[in-house]
Amino acid sequence: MRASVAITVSGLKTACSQCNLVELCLPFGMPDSELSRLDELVGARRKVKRQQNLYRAGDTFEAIYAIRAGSFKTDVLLEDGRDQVTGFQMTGEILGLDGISTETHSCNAVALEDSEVCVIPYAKLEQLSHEVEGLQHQFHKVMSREIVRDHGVMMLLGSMRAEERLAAFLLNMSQRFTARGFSAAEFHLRMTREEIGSYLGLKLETVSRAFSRFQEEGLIAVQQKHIRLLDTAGLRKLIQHQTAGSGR
Amino acid sequence: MRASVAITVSGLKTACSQCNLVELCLPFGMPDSELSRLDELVGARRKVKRQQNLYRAGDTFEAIYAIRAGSFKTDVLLEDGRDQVTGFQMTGEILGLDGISTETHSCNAVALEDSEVCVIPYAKLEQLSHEVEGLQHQFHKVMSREIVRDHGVMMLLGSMRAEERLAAFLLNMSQRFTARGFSAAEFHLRMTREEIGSYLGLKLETVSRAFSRFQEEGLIAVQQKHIRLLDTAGLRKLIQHQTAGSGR
DNA sequence: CGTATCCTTGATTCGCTTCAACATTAGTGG
DNA sequence: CCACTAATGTTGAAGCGAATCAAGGATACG
Repeated sequence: MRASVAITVSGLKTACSQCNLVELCLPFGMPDSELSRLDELVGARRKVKRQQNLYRAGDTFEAIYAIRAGSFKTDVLLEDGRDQVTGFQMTGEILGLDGISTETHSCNAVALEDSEVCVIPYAKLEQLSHEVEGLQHQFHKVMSREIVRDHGVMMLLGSMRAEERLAAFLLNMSQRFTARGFSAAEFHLRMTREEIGSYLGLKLETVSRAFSRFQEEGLIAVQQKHIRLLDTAGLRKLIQHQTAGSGR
Repeated sequence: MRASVAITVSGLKTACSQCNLVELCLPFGMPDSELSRLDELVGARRKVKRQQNLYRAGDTFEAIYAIRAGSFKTDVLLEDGRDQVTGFQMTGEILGLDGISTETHSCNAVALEDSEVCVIPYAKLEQLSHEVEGLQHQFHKVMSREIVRDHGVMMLLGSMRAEERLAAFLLNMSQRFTARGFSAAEFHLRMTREEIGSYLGLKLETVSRAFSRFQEEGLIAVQQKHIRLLDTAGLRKLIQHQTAGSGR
């Protein structure tokens, strides 16, 4: 480490215009001419160690966060202790949108590995949206994408069986790794079986069994958290016709 | 009916500033001085008959819609024919936010009864957001609220049992009816058992059985779609401690 | 190198689905 | 207005998929 935590957190000046995540992140699709103006947007970067919270449910909402490095999970808690992972987030994705509605975060964001985020003060975002052409629209798109994504998860939770859910999950991860320039067929999951299960509405044993079954069937190769997709077409087929031919 | 359909659809001039739904809808919380400017926002009203689509998945996105009267459901379809209801919407709620992300709607919006919506052209909303103080923030809140709501449904689908889901659904409906000035304890559901089931990730038989069980236990009185909540505290308790005391 | 965490696998139980029959309501046309 | 029909809702019995309970094994971490 080259500097103390205090300095690292607040000191680094950041620049969207020079960030290699521009293709994935909030500025996506904005003309270069406008890009430099976005550099004002990011107040600071913040490092979050593995297992640490970026924010917690109940925290006052002040900023949204763009993941610069690493990955996160978000989860919601019920009074009785049950909790549910609502999403896994990767580089370039935006965290904290849930907080706008009540000025208070409604879920927890936890780093799955040592990570770094760009802090985007919401007030500054609102202000700059008035000045920079296209920023507002881009932000709306990000929020809308989140809504669409959530609908997909609802679909998954509401009408898919265990193995279909896991297949959909793996294909989704693969696609997101691909978009980040990593291999589509081989990747490392940062979350535990229990977290995957929580996200998919399954128990960890069920996730583990499904992994084993996929391996037996030659669809994937599993070695703990390291996954190799051997037959993506097979996985895709698995999702599509659960009750094929039933006509129901 | 006082006019032909064609005239009714396109002719009526609308005014947020005079709408009694202002407390629930997009303009909520905006000062009166700004309210009149929102009147520009609504291009026209559109009537949608029961069972008709307001929009379909795949339609080009052009506008969002505020429900002026009636109610809707939104659902997504999988290629293999399976579908899932992702939400039920009431007066004052906004439809169509899913379309911003790809310029194409990703779900279907269907009227559960003869309904009417205010058409808010998205381009006009973006433009006016630059001019009218607070509108942008208000719109962000609406989108954020949708995200938080979706997380709640994910929680429900991922970690609640059948009766808990239905109890949560009934309490949610009650709360929303209350917010609209209707009775909290007695209301008429506009959707079928199958639609409720789809929303809750259950089969219609399971929904029906849960209704019957609630009635046996004196929690509610059911007469087809007419529901009376007799013991809301009991319903609430049902949600909270499913596996209470298990310590797991 | 020891310990906590995470993962796998088996046996059993339980809740929801499926299949089926029937009841009720709503909608339609004679 | 009533008869007919389709849509919707209820209830029962049987089957199945995932949860639960339980034990052992692999891996990461200090």
